[in-house]
Amino acid sequence: MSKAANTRLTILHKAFELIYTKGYQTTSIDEIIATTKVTKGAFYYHFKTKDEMGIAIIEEILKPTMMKHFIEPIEKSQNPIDDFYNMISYLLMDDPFLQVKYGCPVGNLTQEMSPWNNNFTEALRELVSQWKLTIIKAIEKGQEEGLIRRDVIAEQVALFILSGYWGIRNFGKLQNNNSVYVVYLQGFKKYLNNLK
Amino acid sequence: MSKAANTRLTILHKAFELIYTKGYQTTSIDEIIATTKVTKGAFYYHFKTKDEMGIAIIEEILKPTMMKHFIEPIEKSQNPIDDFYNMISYLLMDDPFLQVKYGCPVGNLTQEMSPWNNNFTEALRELVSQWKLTIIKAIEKGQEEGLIRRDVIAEQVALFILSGYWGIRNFGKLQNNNSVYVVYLQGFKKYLNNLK
DNA sequence: CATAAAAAATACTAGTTGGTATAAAAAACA
DNA sequence: TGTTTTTTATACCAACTAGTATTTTTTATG
Repeated sequence: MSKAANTRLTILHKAFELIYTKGYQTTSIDEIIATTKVTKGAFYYHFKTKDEMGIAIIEEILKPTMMKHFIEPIEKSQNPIDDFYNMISYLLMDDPFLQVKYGCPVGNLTQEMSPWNNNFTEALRELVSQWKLTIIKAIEKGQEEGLIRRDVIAEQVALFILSGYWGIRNFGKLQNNNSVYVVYLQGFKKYLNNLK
Repeated sequence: MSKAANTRLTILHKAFELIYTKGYQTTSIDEIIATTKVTKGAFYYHFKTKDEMGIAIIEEILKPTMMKHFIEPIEKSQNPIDDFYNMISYLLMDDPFLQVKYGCPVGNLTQEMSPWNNNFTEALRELVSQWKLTIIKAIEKGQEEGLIRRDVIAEQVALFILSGYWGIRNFGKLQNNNSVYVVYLQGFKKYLNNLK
C-alpha cells in the first residue's frame, strides 16, 4: 500500500474510533489530525470535507466489516435460529471493538446524522437494508427446510431482531453494564425458539 | 404563573423542541434565544449553564410527561398485554408531538449525551428505570391474575419491550416512513400474545 | 410613592469550528 | 538526471460557540 493510501486509511480508522466513542459532530477535524498526527493539508488532500470523510467511513469501513462478519455468515447459514442468536450474542458480548458504553456505531450514526445529512442516511439505510434482507432470506430458507414455522412473517421477525438489537444497545449505553445484555439475550433466545 | 416563570417555561419547551429535532450539542444557545425571542441575559438568569437547562428539560418536561401518560396508565392497568400494546402503538402512531423522522427524545438524548455528561445519563436512567419497573410490576400483577404465563420472567420481557421500542424508533429515523412501525406492531402483538 | 430585589437587555470575550491559500517536500516518471 | 505530479506542511480566516460583565427595566413590597 502506498504511503498516501496509508495516511488515508489511518485517518479513516482513527476518525471512526473517535466518532464511535464521542459522536460525529463533536469530533473535530483538529482532534482527528492531532490523534493521527496528520496535518490539515494532508487531511484536506484526501477528503474535500468532513462529511465526505464521514461517508467514506461508512462505505469503506462499516460496510465491508458488516459484509464479512454479519451478512456473509448468515447467507451461508444452515441453522438460522442458532445463527441469529450467535450473531447478536457475539455483537453484544464478544466483539472486541464494540463497548457497552458506546453503543452500536451504526445506531449512533443513524440517531445523530439522519436529521442533518441525507448522504449519511442514504449510506446507512443501504447497509441496514442489506442486513435486514439477509435475515429475511435466511428465515425463508429456514421455512423451506422446516426449521421455522410457516406462519412466521419473515420481514416482521427481521425488523424485530434488528430493532431489539439497536434498542438494547441504547440501554447498554444508559446502564454501562452488560448485565442488561445477559437478560436481553435470555429473552431473545426464547423469542427465537418460538419461531420453530 | 408569573411572567418570569413563563419565560423559563418557554425556554424549556422551545429548547426541547429544537433539541428533539436537531440534537442537543448542535442546538446553540443563540438559536434557542432567537426562536424564543428571549435575550441572553434572561436565559442565563434562569439557567447557570446550557447543561443545567438540559437537565431541567429532562426533569421538568420529560419526566412529568412520562409519568402522566405512560407510567400511571400502566400502573392502573387491568389488562397488561393490551395496555402494553396500546402504549407502544400510541407512541409510534398517534402521539401528536413525536415524529417518525426524529425518533424518541429519550433515546436520542441517551445516545448523544451518555458519553458526555453524567448528569444527563443519571436523569435519563432514573426515568427509564421507573418505566421499566412499572412494566415489571404490571407483568407480575398480570401473572397473579392469570393473564400472563407463570414462567414468563418479568424483567426479561420489560427489557424486550423497551428495547424493541427504542430500536424501531431508530429504524423509523432511517426510513422516515411509518410503514416500519406498522410491521413492527404486528410482530409486537404476536410477541405479547405469546406471553398469555 | 420610594426603594430594594428580581428579571431582562446589551455588548463583549476567549476559544473553537470547518475550511482555504500557498508553499514545501516527496514520489513518479521522462 | 531534471521535471512534473502527488502528497504534506504551515499559517491563516470568518463564523460560531458558551459564557460574562454591566446596565437597564420591571416587579414586589414597605
